Amino acid sequence: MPTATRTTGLTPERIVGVARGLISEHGLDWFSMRKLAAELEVNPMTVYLRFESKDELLDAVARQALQDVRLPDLPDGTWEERATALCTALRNHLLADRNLLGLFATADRLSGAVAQSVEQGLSLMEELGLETDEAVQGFRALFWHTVGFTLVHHSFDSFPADTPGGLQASIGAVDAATHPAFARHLPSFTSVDGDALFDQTTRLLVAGMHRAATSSQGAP
Amino acid sequence: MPTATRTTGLTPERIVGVARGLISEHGLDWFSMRKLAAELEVNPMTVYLRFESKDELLDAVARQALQDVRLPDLPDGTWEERATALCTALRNHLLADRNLLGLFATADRLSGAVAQSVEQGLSLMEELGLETDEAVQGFRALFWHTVGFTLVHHSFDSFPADTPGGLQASIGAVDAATHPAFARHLPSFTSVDGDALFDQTTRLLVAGMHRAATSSQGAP
DNA sequence: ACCTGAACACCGTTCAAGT
DNA sequence: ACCTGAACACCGTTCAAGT
Repeated sequence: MPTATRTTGLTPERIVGVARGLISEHGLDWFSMRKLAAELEVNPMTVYLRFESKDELLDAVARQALQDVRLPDLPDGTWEERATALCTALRNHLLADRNLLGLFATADRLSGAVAQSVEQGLSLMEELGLETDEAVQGFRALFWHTVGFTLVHHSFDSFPADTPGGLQASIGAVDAATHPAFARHLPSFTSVDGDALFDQTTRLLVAGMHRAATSSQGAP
Repeated sequence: MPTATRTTGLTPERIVGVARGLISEHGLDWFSMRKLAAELEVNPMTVYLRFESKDELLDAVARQALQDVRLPDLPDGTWEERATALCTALRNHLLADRNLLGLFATADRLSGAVAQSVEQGLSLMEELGLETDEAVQGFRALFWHTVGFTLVHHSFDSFPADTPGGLQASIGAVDAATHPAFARHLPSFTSVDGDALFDQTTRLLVAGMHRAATSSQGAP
């Protein structure tokens, strides 16, 4: 909470910006308060005059990163195409800051930050004729679906299938007696294409949303 | 990679089990190799005879935790109800181990582990008449939707709305000129009910999946 | 062959002291 | 009022030494 700047010109904004740059470049694990202070050419303890703890600083970094997300305008197309495009654009921006992504799972109060995706998402919900509470719920479904899938994204990279004897070796023996469907489909458990899986899942969610909204209004 | 056990009876399984217990009880941040060694009543360095690094150990802990997930049998009901129930059951088990959840985003090769959810999920996909590759894709959509949403779950707890002047204060001013829809719906941005949001989003995804599968077959 | 103790190069944070 | 240096209580990991 404290604020001060006399000789160093060390504003909270500059600290957050430099911290964000270091994390983007080197990763969250690499980052430390001491390395940040070195980059700022300041005593490690001086940072504590602006932020009470490392957690508070990382929180500010996460908030700033989400704040800065800017999305392209939505393309023309059907409602479902535009809703899918919104999720994809948001995801691409989150992945661009992938080293910061780990913060999003723990950061407090980030939800309000992404004003532009909120705006585009709510406009889409209004098109469906949703009441205000339902519009916000619908937007949140799309938003958190996207953030969750993005968080999980790099689990896909290391899925086996390449390594010799890979898949069976890493899944282990599947007992056809207790898990018949699993055994039947085992050969289809190839490596995961994270982009394709996100796209497919988003389309299904969007389709379900579109249908729920339009069918409840009924055709006159 | 090394393995050994002479005087200490220190099997890799016991190490993983104790580590998992400590993380479940005290959280991932609290956990350290030295505290683990103390709990095992062994020299800190002895653990390194079984696991090459802390990362390798945490990977084994995450894999064991997912391996041990056991789901209740699916209830009777429509296809959509049962598919939703599968996602909810998986999520409840993941949340029960919430302190381990942070590992799931980074753990390698965890996908194959949850044999029972795979079995139930694939059976559901077969009911829709999906080909084998599509069945696996469909299951993966549900599975990773659930993991992603669960990872993001505790972001919801700290959403403002309670604090005096809370919502507006933490979202900041919304410019009605540039963000008209946002401004219009601002009062609806109350705190997030994570359980309800997950349930609603899952139902929409499941509905979209059901419809995509059944409509592509056409009605004769 | 199996285990340990001391040591290295780090952390986040506190607090008395400087200017 | 603003900043710092030394210190505290930790980390993960290496490696020579013990039995």
